[in-house]
Amino acid sequence: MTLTVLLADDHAMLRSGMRAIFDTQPDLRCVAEVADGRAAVAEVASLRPDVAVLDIRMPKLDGLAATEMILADPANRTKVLLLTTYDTDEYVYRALNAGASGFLLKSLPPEELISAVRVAARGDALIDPSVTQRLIARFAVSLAPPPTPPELDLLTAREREVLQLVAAAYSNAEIAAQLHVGDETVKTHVSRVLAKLGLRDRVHAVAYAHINGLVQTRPPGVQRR
Amino acid sequence: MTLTVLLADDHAMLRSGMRAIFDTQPDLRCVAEVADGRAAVAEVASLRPDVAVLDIRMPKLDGLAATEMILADPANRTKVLLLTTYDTDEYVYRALNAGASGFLLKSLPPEELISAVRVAARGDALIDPSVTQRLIARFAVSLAPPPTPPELDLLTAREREVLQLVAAAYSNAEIAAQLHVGDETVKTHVSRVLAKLGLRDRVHAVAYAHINGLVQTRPPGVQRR
DNA sequence: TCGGACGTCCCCCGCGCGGGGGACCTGGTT
DNA sequence: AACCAGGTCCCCCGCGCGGGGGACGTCCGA
Repeated sequence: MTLTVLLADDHAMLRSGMRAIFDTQPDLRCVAEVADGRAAVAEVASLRPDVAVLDIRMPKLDGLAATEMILADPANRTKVLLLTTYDTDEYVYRALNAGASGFLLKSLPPEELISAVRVAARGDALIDPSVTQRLIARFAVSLAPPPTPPELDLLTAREREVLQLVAAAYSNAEIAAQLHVGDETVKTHVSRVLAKLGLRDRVHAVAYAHINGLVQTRPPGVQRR
Repeated sequence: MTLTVLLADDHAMLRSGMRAIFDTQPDLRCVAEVADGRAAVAEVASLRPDVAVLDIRMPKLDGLAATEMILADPANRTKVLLLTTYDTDEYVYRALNAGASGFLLKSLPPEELISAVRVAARGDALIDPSVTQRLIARFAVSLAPPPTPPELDLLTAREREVLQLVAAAYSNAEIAAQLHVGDETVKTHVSRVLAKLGLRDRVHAVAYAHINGLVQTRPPGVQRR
């Protein structure tokens, strides 16, 4: 089964270079070459290639915008590989957000370009190693627990526990039930928490807890598709 | 300049296989083979190899924990490549969080393993394409605006406005002052909001608003949890 | 023209909440 | 032995809050 590819780059020289690379592979067929983003979007819509290789810098519509347009249309099954000369961070984030299947530098060896196309075609994705490194760093901080405010150390373990439950919008009575203690006890804990953290009431406590990441506002969980 | 590599896997067969692969490269030298994570951490600390290739499943200390220990020590300059048979999502996130330079499947072709070691050694990173795909999806959602729950459409513009302020932990009186209306009016709005959203009290409303991203708990741009 | 949605304001009532006290016991430190 | 931090429980008091009503105006669409 042969894979169809669309090439989009405003430099004719680079296009023919890539085409030459693909031509060495019997199962890859370059079905179109275009010189700007708008043409790329149009050709993808009509030709439905398996993979579109887009340069980021292009006239009329840049590669990122073209990617977004292509992937926004559910009728398109085309995977998008983005090529760029410079690995500016902003590009990467926008590309990944749009759902690109690859973000590669033009310094990529020819054989890796070929394998990239195959990877994209089968639904996987790949990112240039130099970019991946920064992406991981970025991803890590995005997953890192938010800096814990120092005043939180003032709380005892029990008080933190109660704060968690307050933040989950439980009433004093509900907290008492969960902790198997009297509700007067819970009131004491809550009062201490409010005093120590300088909060006015439990409403402030809820906001405080969410802002400071004491509760999983949104499960960093895994939604696989 | 030759690169030194440490291999950690509890299967001797796999270790010798990898060693054979590295031996084909004159500039790669496998300086140690260990069978468990604890040994890996110790050997990395003493031998300071350029790259450590760790299996995730290992006795005593698994690859993830070992990675965290190795990378937590600033004295180590060793890069870590993680190998796994199955690409379970949880592993990936934890690995990236720890700062691993690579997350690869054991099905990786030998020549790519070699190139992965070189990539890691020069400070870049790479992730198996099948994992990258999900990572991108995950990354995209982490940047995407949280989905707005449908029941929120029941609220009028004014009610949403009041909800925002409630979520910011303002009292009814404070909200009234900000909106230049009477506090009885605010009470009406709050009551309607609670009724429409099925919330018990303003405490629940605060939690609801934060969970559903109605307030910028933390700037979604650059560092979100 | 009439209704309905919306925003504004008002009353009463019950209750959960938070602050102010104090009390007792445990475990660990001095 | 004395001490203290932490956890538990109890009292009273004031108040903000939320539900139950209702009222009046504007604006818009049927």
